Amino acid sequence: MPELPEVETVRRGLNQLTLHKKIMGGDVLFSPTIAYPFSVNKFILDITGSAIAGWHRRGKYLLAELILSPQSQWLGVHLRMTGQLLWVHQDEPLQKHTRVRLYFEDQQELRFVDQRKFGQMWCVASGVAVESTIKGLAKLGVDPFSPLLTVEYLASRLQKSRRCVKTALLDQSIIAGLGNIYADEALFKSGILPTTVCADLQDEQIEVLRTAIVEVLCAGIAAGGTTFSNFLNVKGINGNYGAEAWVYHRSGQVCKVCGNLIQRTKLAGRSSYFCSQCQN
DNA sequence: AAGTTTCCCTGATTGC
DNA sequence: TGCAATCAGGGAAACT
Repeated sequence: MPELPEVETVRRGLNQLTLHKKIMGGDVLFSPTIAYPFSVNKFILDITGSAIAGWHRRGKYLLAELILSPQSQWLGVHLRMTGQLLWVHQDEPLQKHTRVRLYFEDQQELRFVDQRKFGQMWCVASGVAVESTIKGLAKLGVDPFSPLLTVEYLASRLQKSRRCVKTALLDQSIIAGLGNIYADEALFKSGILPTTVCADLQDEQIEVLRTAIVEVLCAGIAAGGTTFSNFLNVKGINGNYGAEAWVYHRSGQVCKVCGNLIQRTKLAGRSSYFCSQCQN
C-alpha cells in the first residue's frame, strides 16, 4: 500500500530515469485505469509527443509536468493499493497485471502494473488547473513536510472531532500522505492509543504526534519505502522499511520496547496495531 | 454535517 | 484435498 514514503521513492526514481524523455505513444490494456480524459484514445493522443519536465508529489498523487512546446500539461498518477510504475525496456515480458504502457525513445517504457485495478491516471489539459480534473487533489490537507503542519493547525482540525485519532490520521483532508502503516507507527512513537478521541488530545500530545509523523515518514523515505504489499520502486526493487516496523502487522508478537504483545483492533474498517503498555 | 459503511478488486490465507 | 469465506486497504460514494 504505497503511502507518502513509497510515492516519494517512486518520484525520485522517475526524476532520475525519465527526465526530458519523450513519449512516443502508448497502449492501455485496462481502460478504467484512465480516469481522464474519458476516451482512452484521446489520453494516448494527448500525451504523445510530450516530454517529461519533472515529477512532483502531492500527498500520494504523482504529477508529471509534460512539455509539448509551447504548451505544458500534466500527467497525474495515483498508485492506490497495488499500483507500480516500472521503467523497463520494451522487450521486457509483460507483468501479469500490466494496465498501461507508455513508450519512450530508445525502446524504453514506463509501465503501470496494478494487481487490484484501483490505480488511476489522468491527463490534465494545458491551461486547466490540475485540481479541477483530479478531484482528490482539491481536498488534500497539508503536506507533512510543509511548515504549515503546525501544532496550531493540527489542534484546530482535531479538537472539535469525536473521531478516533487513528481515523483522523488517515483522513487526507487533514494531513496528505499518511496511510495505515505510518499512521500506526507514528501513534506508537507518540505513545498515543489509536482509539484516543481527537478532542481529548492535549497540546503536548499533538506536538509529540506531529514530530513522530515527520520522523516515521523520513525513516520510510530513507529506507526507500516499505517492504509490505508488493511495493517496488521504478527499478523493481523492494523497500526496506518493513523490518523496522514497531507495531504494523505485528499482532501477537512482542513489543520491541516493553515485551508486551502487540494487539490489533479495527477502526473505520482498517486494522490498527498498537501496544497497550507503551500507548495510553 | 460529521462520521461510518460500502464498494471497487485479486491473491493469499483461513476454515470447514 | 477442495472449495468457499475472509482479509487486505485508498479513496469516493452512499448512507446514517
